[in-house]
Amino acid sequence: MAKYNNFKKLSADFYLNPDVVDIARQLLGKVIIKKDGQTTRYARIVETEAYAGAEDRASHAFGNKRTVRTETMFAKGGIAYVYLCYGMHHLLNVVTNQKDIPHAVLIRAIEPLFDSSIPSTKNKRRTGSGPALVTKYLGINIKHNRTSFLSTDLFIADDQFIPEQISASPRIGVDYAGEATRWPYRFFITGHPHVTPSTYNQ
DNA sequence: GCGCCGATTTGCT
DNA sequence: GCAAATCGGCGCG
Repeated sequence: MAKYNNFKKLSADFYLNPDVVDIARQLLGKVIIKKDGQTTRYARIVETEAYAGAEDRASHAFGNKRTVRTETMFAKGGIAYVYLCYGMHHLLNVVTNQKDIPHAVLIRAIEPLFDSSIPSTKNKRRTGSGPALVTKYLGINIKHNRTSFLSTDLFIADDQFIPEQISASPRIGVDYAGEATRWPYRFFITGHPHVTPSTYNQ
């Protein structure tokens, strides 16, 4: 078990980068920390997708569409966009860029690093391997929508981990999005066992 | 190991 | 009415 005392919390500036695709790449290898009472969970981000707002047909906010759900993405970068997918799964996104620019990065897969309540030997391969499993593992739900990543109970940190190799591919489940369907906005740590299944793994 | 299907909110993609 | 940034259970063989 590695030590986790070298975390450096990502600052507000990180989330204001106007290049959401760049942020999606940079988030690979970073660590999400979630505190919930006595429990603290640490998970390394191994797969992300960029959603590039108004010009991206795959984004909920395509054409600057504002609804009760999408309004979160129009806030200033540095908060969580959590929404209910298929009526039952919560998905976690990182909102980026300035206010009124609806950029976001979907966290698609994580590798659990340490959980004080679960022996590491019981961390199955599938744990955190899929966007709905990410929120399930971290205990994130609709109540965390708009939570700041500068808070103490939910934040992202750099522990100097550098992914050996990164791959890109089209995003998953956005076949309706026309030209944007093919954009290589999905990023993952090449060959990482917690990336979503191998049919998607290239 | 595969493919089909149901669950169930949100916004008409 | 229906499809969606999904997952897990079931039947098959």
